[in-house]
Amino acid sequence: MNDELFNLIERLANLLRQETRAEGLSLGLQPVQQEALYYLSTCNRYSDTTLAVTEFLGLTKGTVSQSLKVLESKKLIVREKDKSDKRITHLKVTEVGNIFLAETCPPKKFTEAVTQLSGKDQSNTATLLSEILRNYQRTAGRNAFGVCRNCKFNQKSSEGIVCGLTQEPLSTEDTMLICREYCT
Amino acid sequence: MNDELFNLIERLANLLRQETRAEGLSLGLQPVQQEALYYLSTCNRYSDTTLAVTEFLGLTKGTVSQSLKVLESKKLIVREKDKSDKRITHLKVTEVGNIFLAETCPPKKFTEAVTQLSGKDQSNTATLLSEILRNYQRTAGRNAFGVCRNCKFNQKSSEGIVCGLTQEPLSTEDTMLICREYCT
DNA sequence: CAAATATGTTTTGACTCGATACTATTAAGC
DNA sequence: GCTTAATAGTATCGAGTCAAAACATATTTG
Repeated sequence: MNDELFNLIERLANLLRQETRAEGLSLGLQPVQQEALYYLSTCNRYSDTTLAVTEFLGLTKGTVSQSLKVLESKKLIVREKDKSDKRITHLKVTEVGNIFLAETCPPKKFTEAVTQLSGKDQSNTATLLSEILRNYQRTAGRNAFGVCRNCKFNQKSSEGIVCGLTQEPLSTEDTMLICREYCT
Repeated sequence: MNDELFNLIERLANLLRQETRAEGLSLGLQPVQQEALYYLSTCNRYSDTTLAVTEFLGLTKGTVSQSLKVLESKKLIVREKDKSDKRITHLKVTEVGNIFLAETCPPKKFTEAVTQLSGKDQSNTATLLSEILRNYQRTAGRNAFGVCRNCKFNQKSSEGIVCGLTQEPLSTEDTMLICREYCT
């Protein structure tokens, strides 16, 4: 059974990679670069740095730095220096980047394949895979990278929503993004 | 929902790739080489060729040829010329190769993460992912690569099991392996 | 038997990746 | 405060991936 699940995930990932490669051809984007771009479009302001991308993709920071340089040179992201900590640069997806993502991510044929399942089956699959991912990340000693809204540090008070880690106020849109500090 | 499933599969695959990379370090094996080796250990005699691996991994045959050369140089596979068609070489996993696979594939932490789910949840996940994979392969115009036993060409008669495509007799062990000609 | 097709290898160039070394900034220890 | 350690990030290098194209054999088709 482990073998079967392992096999299925690997094969789906291979197909996704193949389609991603084809879709990125127009801009000369490699699969890993598209993954980084996609991540940056879904994460919050605590998680849009080189190191967060590194952690998310499970690569080394030198490697990721290179991929980000390519994304920047193609005007798909821009760098913004952090106000309070001069070591940190935030990576923001540009309009061009978002347009590209909307057209290619997730890949069309994948979406088509998934929508052939019933809505219930789709959400069941997501729930089950989430649990495996969560277990796996815990076992491997990695950050969970979950949606802010579901984090244990997310505090709702009468004055609005606050992050318990940074004590900063959060907007409703903020809480729908992925955070690297996510904790259950 | 598509986005979520896409995300989950990518992230699981990234973690798997990372662990695979670590496990292959002892032999100096790259993730893609381990994938090829694993595939060869699970496929039948119609599907143990360079082209079948190519199709399975979704790469080009030149690329795959390189990876197989490495596996051969490390004595993990051996080449056997086909008797009837001299263009074809069959790739057999050696004893050493099988020992390596038993220790590393699927990766330990992944197995650990999966076994935290109930048996029923595990088999449900497998069923759902199989369906997505099958849909995806059809949409992308790829071979399904299923287990021989479940293939529509698999014919059970009084004299034993026969492959309807090649008209060759199959053993019970044969029918449990993966075939590139699999068809539902 | 010639032309087309199929299996597989080799080569080339662009790119990935980990490792290492490096810079700059911030935090910690005394 | 001042030194040391830790953190965020970049640059370089060598091994390896990958697609594309050219090539060599062997088989099938007409």
